Amino acid sequence: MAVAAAKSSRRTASREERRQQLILATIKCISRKGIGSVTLADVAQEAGLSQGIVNLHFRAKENLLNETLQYLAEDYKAHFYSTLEKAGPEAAEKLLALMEMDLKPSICDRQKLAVWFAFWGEVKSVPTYQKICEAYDRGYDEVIRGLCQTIIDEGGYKHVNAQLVTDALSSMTDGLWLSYLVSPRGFDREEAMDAVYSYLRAVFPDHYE
Amino acid sequence: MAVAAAKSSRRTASREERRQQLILATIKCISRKGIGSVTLADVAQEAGLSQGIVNLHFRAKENLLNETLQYLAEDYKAHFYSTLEKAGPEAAEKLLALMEMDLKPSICDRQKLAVWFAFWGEVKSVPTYQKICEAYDRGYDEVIRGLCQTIIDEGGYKHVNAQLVTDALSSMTDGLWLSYLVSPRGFDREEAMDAVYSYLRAVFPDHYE
Amino acid sequence: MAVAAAKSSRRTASREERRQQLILATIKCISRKGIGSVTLADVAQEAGLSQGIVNLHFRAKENLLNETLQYLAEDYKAHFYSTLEKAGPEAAEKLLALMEMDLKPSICDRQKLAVWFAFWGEVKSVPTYQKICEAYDRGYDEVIRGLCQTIIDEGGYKHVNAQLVTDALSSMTDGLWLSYLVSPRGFDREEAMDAVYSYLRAVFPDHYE
Amino acid sequence: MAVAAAKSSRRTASREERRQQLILATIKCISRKGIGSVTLADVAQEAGLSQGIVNLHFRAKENLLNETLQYLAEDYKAHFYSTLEKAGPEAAEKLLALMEMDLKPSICDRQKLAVWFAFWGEVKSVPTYQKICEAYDRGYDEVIRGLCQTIIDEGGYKHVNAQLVTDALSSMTDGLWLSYLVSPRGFDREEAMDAVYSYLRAVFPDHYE
DNA sequence: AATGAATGAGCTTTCATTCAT
DNA sequence: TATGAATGAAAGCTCATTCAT
Repeated sequence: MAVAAAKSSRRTASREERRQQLILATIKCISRKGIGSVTLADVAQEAGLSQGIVNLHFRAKENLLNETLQYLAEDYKAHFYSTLEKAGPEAAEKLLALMEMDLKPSICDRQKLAVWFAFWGEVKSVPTYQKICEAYDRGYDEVIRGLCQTIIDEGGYKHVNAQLVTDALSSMTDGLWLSYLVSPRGFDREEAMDAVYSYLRAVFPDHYE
Repeated sequence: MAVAAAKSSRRTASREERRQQLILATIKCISRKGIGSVTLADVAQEAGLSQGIVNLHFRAKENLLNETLQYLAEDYKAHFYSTLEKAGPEAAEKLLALMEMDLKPSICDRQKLAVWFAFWGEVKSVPTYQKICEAYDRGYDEVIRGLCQTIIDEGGYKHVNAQLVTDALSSMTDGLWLSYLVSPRGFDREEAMDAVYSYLRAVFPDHYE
Repeated sequence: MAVAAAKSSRRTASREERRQQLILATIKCISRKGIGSVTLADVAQEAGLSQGIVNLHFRAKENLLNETLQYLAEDYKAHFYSTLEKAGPEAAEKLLALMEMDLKPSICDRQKLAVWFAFWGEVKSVPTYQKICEAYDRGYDEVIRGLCQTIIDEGGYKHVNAQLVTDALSSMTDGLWLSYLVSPRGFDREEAMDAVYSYLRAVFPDHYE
Repeated sequence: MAVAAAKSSRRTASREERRQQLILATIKCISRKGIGSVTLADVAQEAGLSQGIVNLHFRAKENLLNETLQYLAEDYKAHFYSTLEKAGPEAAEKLLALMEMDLKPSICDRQKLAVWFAFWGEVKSVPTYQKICEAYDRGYDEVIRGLCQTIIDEGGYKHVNAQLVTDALSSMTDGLWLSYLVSPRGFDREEAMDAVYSYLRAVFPDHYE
């Protein structure tokens, strides 16, 4: 019965499910072989489906890759806003939660990071990738700047510039991801978080004692 | 004999020049077309030479790419140590100079960055790239941690951890590079430097007033 | 029983209708995309039906194409014999009517011609097409030769050879079709008919004054 | 030595020779398999060369086909004007020579005809083919009309229209080609020529007694 | 050392056909 | 009877690599 159900579900999989299944397979494959070396055959095999399946659902490899990046971006976005909501009411708490999120295994996972960097590696030569990345980035920047501004206003940090802190924090997590990617052995999640924390404490001493 | 020697040395020199010429062409091509799309024909054309030239000098594409990454790394290293030497005697000055270097046009150049990110994008799937990147990174880390430690010791920043500041600073420049790559319009070299500076000031207030 | 019979007959009728619907769609598609480029998906879409429909009704693409050629041939045959019957009793009248028919819009229609030529273009490499074309051609040849012979006998054109006139007339319409296909702008139905008429007049001066 | 020479010539074949070699192979393949079924592998094999050779010399299959049609057209043109020149000085002689040429084995060869019809079969769906065919046709039309006009003027055929005779003659050879293609067994070169001749005699009785 | 024509493996893509529903 | 998702063979094309010159 279970087999029959599995079979049935495999055959009846809705268009959207198939697409997601293929996107997930693509992520695995990019992380394993690199974005320049993944073939549609790799993706199909990873998904346990046939050669022609990707072109059936995405019409071209290009679309599969675009949608894979889109998917990653949406996935990050979902984590971001979920974290923002769940975190306790203070701006300082929210900001810290977001920074912590960036370094938690669900986001700071070497497979996912490899895929992000694979796309970033093509940002200059593939305008679509740039557009997608840029669009999302802008959103986070605003949110974080807003939180920083609130902390500054509330805490009376007159000489702190919200934009600069935002730049520093955002770039710091990106850079920590790179160091994890390049030196996974040398990377220590706690240490990374401490680096961020030490910065927050230095800038907003009253809020991150 | 003298003639033979001259000839021989000229040949050797020429050989090295050709290799560098091809590596420079490769950098241009990667930046323009992406690492997954560059062909040896692209590189040969960019260098104004013939089809078979790369295989003649590098035996295989793989070697050309490895040596291109090597070249980038050496180039950065040269800038790094030259900056270190030229900067005024104090550790704080040297540290600042290194941070500034990372954001100067000679390093923080969108073409070069595109190539760096292209290689980083394959770090997980191409072990050679990882090894090359990791080896160099370790060196800079030590130097920067050394400078930070000196500042801490000299300035009596008892509660500052040199490793964490190093992590924060290193990752910050990497992240700022990414933001330049992704949003060249939104990037402001001054602002980026200010972000780094604001961090230094927060951590080492007496040294970066 | 009556219901079952009705149902059954309706089903049979429906089956035949579907096949014709698909054949008509095929003709449109061949004329638009060329016989080498039509896909079963094109045909199905043109017919407003689903992907698998052609294989359901024709078992294979090959059969659809064969039956499409068959259909064209039958269509021409129907026009031919209908024209033959309707034309006034004299052989000369009948012959003229047949020649005129070949140049009337119902036959000399660029869409239909494109399909005819598409099949003729494959006659040498697809034996089935040759057989179908050859079989029909023979029939018309006989009819026309018969009409010519009658005119010759009745008119005392002792030196005229019926077979040669038949060859000339038959080939002339085929050639005029080609010129319409290749140069639709330069083609003039009246002029084409005049060319045929001028020949008839030259050969049978007493019958086509 | 002969082998070495052959080898050498095979390897040194100029660009133009290779292209022609491939075009000739294409003609053979189209005639054998049909234009919709020829693959680049077929052509390469027929030429005794490797898979990638066509794309190396023509960049795309489309170009190979266009140039093949071009080649056929040039070949016909060469025969046409050579025949025109060689034929005796009178217009009537020239006209007859051109008609005979169309039915001689060098032109009216089933392999070549199959290829011509293959292209004509795609004329409506491939604009390039139409343009090439149309351009050449116009030229022949003018020449033949000129000859007819000369005959008319010289012979005092006051009631004969040069354009109509041109239309009739041109279309007749096209049509005869088709009948050869479709019914090679039933085709008789002499009979075909007689059909044309009977027409010329009927229209210009004093010139083709 | 340098060229560039040639190769052929491997890729993306297309599409006739199958099959569960 | 009809659907349309899925298959997989076969096609066109790309490109690293080879090699005679």
